[in-house]
Amino acid sequence: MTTDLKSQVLEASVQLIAEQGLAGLSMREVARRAGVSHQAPYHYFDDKAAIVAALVERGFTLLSERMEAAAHGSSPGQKLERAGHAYVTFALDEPVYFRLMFRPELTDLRRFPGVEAAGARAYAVLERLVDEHAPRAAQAKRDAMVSMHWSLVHGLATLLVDGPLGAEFPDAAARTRHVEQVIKLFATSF
Amino acid sequence: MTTDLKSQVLEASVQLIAEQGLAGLSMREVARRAGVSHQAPYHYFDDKAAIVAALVERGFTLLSERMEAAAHGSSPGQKLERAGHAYVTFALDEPVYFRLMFRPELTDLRRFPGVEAAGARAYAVLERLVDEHAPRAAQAKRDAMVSMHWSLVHGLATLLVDGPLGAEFPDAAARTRHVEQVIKLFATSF
DNA sequence: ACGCCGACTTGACAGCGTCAAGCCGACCGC
DNA sequence: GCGGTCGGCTTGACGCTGTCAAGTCGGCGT
Repeated sequence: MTTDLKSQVLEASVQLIAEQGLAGLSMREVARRAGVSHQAPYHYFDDKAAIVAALVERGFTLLSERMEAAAHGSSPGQKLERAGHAYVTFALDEPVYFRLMFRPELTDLRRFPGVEAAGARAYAVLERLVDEHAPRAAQAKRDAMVSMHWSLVHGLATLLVDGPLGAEFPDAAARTRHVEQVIKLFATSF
Repeated sequence: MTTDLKSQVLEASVQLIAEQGLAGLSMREVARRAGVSHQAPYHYFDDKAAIVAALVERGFTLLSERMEAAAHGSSPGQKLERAGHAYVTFALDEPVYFRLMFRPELTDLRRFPGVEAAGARAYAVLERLVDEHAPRAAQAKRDAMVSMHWSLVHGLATLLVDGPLGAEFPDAAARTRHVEQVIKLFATSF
């Protein structure tokens, strides 16, 4: 129960999105929930996009931490596999953050360099793990490998969180089982 | 230059999104561009979501057609690879449609069964190609293969259209080259 | 004691999606 | 030929939104 308004605003925003979806995020409703006037949040955030940007930055940081924490194991391949699994798990655990992170129409990354940097840090984790896994590959091939791994986990995550796969596996247990199968299938070939 | 308002509204919507992004889509602006009063579009569409739903349905149909058209080749593996390539190419060629298609907060699929059906048809194309490619696999494994292929192309497409990969490859030629490398790398292992 | 300044409030404005009602010309049955 | 219905559209209003502009007020430094 933090008392300072800035974090109250952020917390209320997350909760509002969780309840009503992205379209439900409203400056005025956030202010209402924080018990302040409709302009008070503007003291801490330039505009609505700035609130979203703060959440996106936090989301990328959380994602990096999760991937780092998961990236241990006996072989580079196993580390990569676990980091990928952590990527998808993060999306399922924190759908609000994940959704915001890849919706550039809400943030306009160029306005918020901190967000871009946080995204780059997450990307760097993946890149490092791929490099360790295939240290002798040519540059173009390594780029392709990074994109391939990232696409796989990102696609799986978005299809589950926002897309038809989420509707197909409404039950959380079946969902995680499916994720493990897909990742295993992929990992055994790379 | 169609004269009937319904298609004029849809066309204006697409153009508006192309110019100003998803947030720029406004009933009133669409009406203005069609040269009618702000309520005229409501004669053909229940609300804003219905316009989006019509575009999403069209998008899924276009995607199915593109995949079907691309899915020819000497082997089932090659057909699958080409359909996947067509998926990504569709996203790059028609970013407006593609973005709309996977943004469920705008449509609420349950309200629009036609959209859901069109999505299922696209899914069925992919499923069929995977089945032809691995006809003797167990059901669970086939599900995992479908998800894996779909995740790969979907992830690559969204990262290029909306995500950081798009920023990394601003030039269209480099982009398609990268797509081909990633898909080739993936296809040679499955 | 005074002025400043951070933290907030109050008020206003344009634009939005949408409900409600009205207008008008074309077609149909009589 | 004519009243009635109806599709296709307009006009007007409502509450909501994000945001600009200006004001209030308590504590702190000098």
